[in-house]
Amino acid sequence: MNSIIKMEKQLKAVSDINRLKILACLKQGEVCVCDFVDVLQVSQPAVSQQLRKLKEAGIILERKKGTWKHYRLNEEQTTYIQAVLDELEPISYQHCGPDCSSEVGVD
Amino acid sequence: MNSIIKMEKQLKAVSDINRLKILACLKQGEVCVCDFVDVLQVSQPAVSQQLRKLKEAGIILERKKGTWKHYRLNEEQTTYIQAVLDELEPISYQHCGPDCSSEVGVD
DNA sequence: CTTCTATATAACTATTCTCTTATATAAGAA
DNA sequence: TTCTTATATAAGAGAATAGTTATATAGAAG
Repeated sequence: MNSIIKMEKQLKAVSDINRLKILACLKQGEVCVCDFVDVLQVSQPAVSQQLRKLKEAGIILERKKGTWKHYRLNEEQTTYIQAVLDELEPISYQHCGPDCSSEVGVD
Repeated sequence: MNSIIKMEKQLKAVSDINRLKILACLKQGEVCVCDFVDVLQVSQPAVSQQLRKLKEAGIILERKKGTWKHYRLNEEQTTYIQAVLDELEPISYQHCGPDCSSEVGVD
């Protein structure tokens, strides 16, 4: 009943090529906003808006670190979103800078 | 590479409440177009257009039977679309008429 | 043939989406 | 404080979406 509404929201969240790429990056671990700008080749506000959609759908989580914000995959996913994540090929990326880097990325 | 494009297309196809309801109906078996009009409470052309999207994404198949057209789930699904189907609660519906009924539906 | 009936397509409209640029916010550095 | 940096929000433009009504197509029936 309500769950079909939630499904629609979550599926909408992952039915965009740029958001799929964001998720593909996040398979490697935490990523900060600035890194996505390079990967997606869109403006920083565009990235922020995409991240918000994924966050509101409960698919990703954020962590503040000074001025930076790091995003990561939610460990708890619905089975169908997890299936999408499993299907995605990870995307490697360059860190925007040494200050930004926290955990993982391209070595 | 190309597969992320296919993912986007398939996910877009299932990220609409009415198309999710169509799939929920199809879990019971073949359904003809006229039945969906009742279930979804939209016009017949609207149903046709939704069905076309699902068909073009390879999620459903059609079978002609006289003037009627019966739609059913494709037996071969990508894992993530199958996960969506598994999560959907089946929706029961009334047959539009005796001529239309072929296999299943509400008894 | 003509006339129904089931479905598809065309054309149009309103809404939603996703980008852009400009601006706001928040935190660190000088 | 002021300046810079990273991110978020606001506002607007253009494209895509999903509905509508009108019309076309195709098969069944008379």
